[in-house]
Amino acid sequence: MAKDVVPEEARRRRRPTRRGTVLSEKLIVETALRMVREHGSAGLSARRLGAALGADPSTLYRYFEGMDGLTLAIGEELIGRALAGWTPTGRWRDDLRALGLRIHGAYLAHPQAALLTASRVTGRPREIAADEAILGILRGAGFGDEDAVRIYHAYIDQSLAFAALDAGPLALTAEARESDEERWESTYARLPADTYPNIAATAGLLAARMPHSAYPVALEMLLETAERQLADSGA
Amino acid sequence: MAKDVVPEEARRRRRPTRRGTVLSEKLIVETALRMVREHGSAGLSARRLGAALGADPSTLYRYFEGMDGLTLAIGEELIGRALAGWTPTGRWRDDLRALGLRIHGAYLAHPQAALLTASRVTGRPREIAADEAILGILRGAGFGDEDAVRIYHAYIDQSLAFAALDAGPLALTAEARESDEERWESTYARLPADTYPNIAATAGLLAARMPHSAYPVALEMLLETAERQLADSGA
DNA sequence: GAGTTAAGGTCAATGGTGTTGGCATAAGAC
DNA sequence: GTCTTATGCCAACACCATTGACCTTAACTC
Repeated sequence: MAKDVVPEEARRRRRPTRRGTVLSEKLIVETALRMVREHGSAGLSARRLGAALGADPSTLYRYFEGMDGLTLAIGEELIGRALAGWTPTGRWRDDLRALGLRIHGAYLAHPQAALLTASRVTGRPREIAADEAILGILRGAGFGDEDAVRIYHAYIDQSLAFAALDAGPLALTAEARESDEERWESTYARLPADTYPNIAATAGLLAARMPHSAYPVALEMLLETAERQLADSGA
Repeated sequence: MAKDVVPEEARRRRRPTRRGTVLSEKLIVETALRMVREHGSAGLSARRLGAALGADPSTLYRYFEGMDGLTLAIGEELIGRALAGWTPTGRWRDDLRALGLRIHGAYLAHPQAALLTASRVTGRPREIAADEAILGILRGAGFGDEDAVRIYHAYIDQSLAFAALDAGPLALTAEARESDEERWESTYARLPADTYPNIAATAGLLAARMPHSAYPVALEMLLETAERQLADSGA
């Protein structure tokens, strides 16, 4: 490795690029996030990011260990955004619903980063804070430790799993995504009723529902069962 | 588009490649699956797949519309493997549980492929067969069309979402996976009880549960709510 | 202020990728 | 045996991430 990445806080010399911009880790991450949002996942490349920053692509390697390191830095930013400004109400079911939708939404806002980071355990402060909060909500609601952990595990993994799943289409090129969505209309809606009676009978409902995320429904079903179990154990 | 993809069933001339192998859609997909398993998802490229088949990379475009088409074919193959040999019992909850675990398991058997295909809609026969079967189970159980579609959507997406999430660590290099697990132990298990009371209080339970998939628990919670809703609507 | 150091830019090159147009040849129809 | 054309191959294009060598100049020292 010819080039070493210097930690952001240790940087001293801020030398402007040829085109005059002064780089920083923050600026690069924000620019990358903007590019991904505006041009899709295919729109993010070292070359394009360099061009957007007015810098040579190789300059990025002074800040991150390859594109993978950059993506992880973006993911770290996502966790922070999911939790930023959230305050609990004290009603556990409402709090878990709101928190779940926040996490899901924050990841979906930047799909390609979601895909890469959803299944990683970062162990970083903000991830820990989220886990502590969720466990606190459940234990505060009256769940025993064993139930709290079981439900916590299903809850957090389901949130991240749906985030990654729903991010998948958004991370595709616009072309591939549209052809996927179109398939519900073009293929499923035209299946013969004699061989596919169940799909044929529900074709309209399927076409209306499938392009949207199932996360809210699945989340509600999980919370419903949890509440039922809490009531049963309390009775 | 200079080259047109010929449907598999319309192929007449089976001309061997320079190295003597006779290509087919089936052979290509199976080879791709094997490559992905052995070398990771990054190890799959048109050139390498061509080399493994003893064929020029461009030949693949006679069989699939680009690498994206090949990815869809791989996804179709996974679904097919999940369904192969499955027979319903007539008890809807048991059937949905068994089917879900089958799908989850089939994807996890090829983690890298799961990551590539979990969020794709292929519209191919075996995917359609799976959807028809699930809708049939729900409607046969007595769910109204609207409920059946709603639950079907949550059920299938939950299964695929957990498959992709759980595949994530398996798809990493052994090195990276171990470092993730180690970080979990070293970080979470040692958090101070005064600042992280909930994590500290449940550290042992967390350590026991987190390394395993939450899918069975989440699946059961979904089925539980579904059964409750069926009972309520019937009453 | 002058001198020194090295951070942090740039440039050029390497080897990878998907994809396509043109071409050749052999499989299968007659 | 002849013809057609499906299906293989080749060469090329435009992109990609990454790296080693080089150069400029900001910032520190005296």
